[in-house]
Amino acid sequence: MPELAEIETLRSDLQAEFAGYQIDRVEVSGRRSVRRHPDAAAFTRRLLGRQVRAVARKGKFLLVHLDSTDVLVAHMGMSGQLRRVEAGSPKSLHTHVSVSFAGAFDLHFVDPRTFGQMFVSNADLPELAHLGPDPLEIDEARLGGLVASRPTKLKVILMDQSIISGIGNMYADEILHAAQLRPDRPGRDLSPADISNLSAATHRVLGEAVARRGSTLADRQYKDLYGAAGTYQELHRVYAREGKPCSRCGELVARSRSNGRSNFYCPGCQR
DNA sequence: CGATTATCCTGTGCGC
DNA sequence: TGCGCACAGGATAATC
Repeated sequence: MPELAEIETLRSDLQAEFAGYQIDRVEVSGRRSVRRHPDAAAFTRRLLGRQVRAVARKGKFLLVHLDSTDVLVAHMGMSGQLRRVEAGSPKSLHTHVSVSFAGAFDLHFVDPRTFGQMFVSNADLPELAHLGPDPLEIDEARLGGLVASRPTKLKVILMDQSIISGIGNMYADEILHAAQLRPDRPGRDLSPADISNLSAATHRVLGEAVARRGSTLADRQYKDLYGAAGTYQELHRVYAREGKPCSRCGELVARSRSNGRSNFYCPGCQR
């Protein structure tokens, strides 16, 4: 699933491919992918003729800053993919938005399950105001402040985008394993040493995942701008590894369920 | 407040 | 071989 590492990979490639180029054509199929707007025309109108200044990221949201005061915002949801394709390429199945750049490639937004979306907002981005800080941009003390006061389970805290933004189910499980902390540990039970481990694990796991251009699972739902897979899944220790031996202690990886989500963890070395 | 559940959606993979 | 269904989970709303 596209989480922080996958979105960051898209961000850097989008920046390299499209910064400085002007949007000269926008095609929207259906309304659902641009559902924040009253209709597709309201979305398209604010993009046509605009030049891309820079591409940023906030949590799992991509922010394409334009030469107006507007920002094109994209969220991949569960199954969204962005693809750089040759100009004028036909839209494959589930391609909901196509953006053409003058004298350059087209950008296709493909999203079978339609949980993703695109919209244009102003520079203040009120739609994203609820998001917490990026986990890569906060230090141990700041993370401790966000976690240590809460009675909530660690897994829930890590995945709550209003507390920290960018971590989903997959990286939450990997981070907690790296920190040797159980997903159901209440945040306020953590010792200073636990907080230290959690902070280090967060930076290590997400940093390495970005370096490896994200995780592409068996379902192939994530591919990068060029259709290539990431490789961080090769380093997964627990996610989708139920019943396999833990790489740290040899105990079998367990799976529990809460909030309608799977939790993969090692009962042997996560406390 | 926190915890839990339902909703949206389609492709996949399992059991029978 | 084919059918039906559970599952995958990001964000949000509703309910307890």
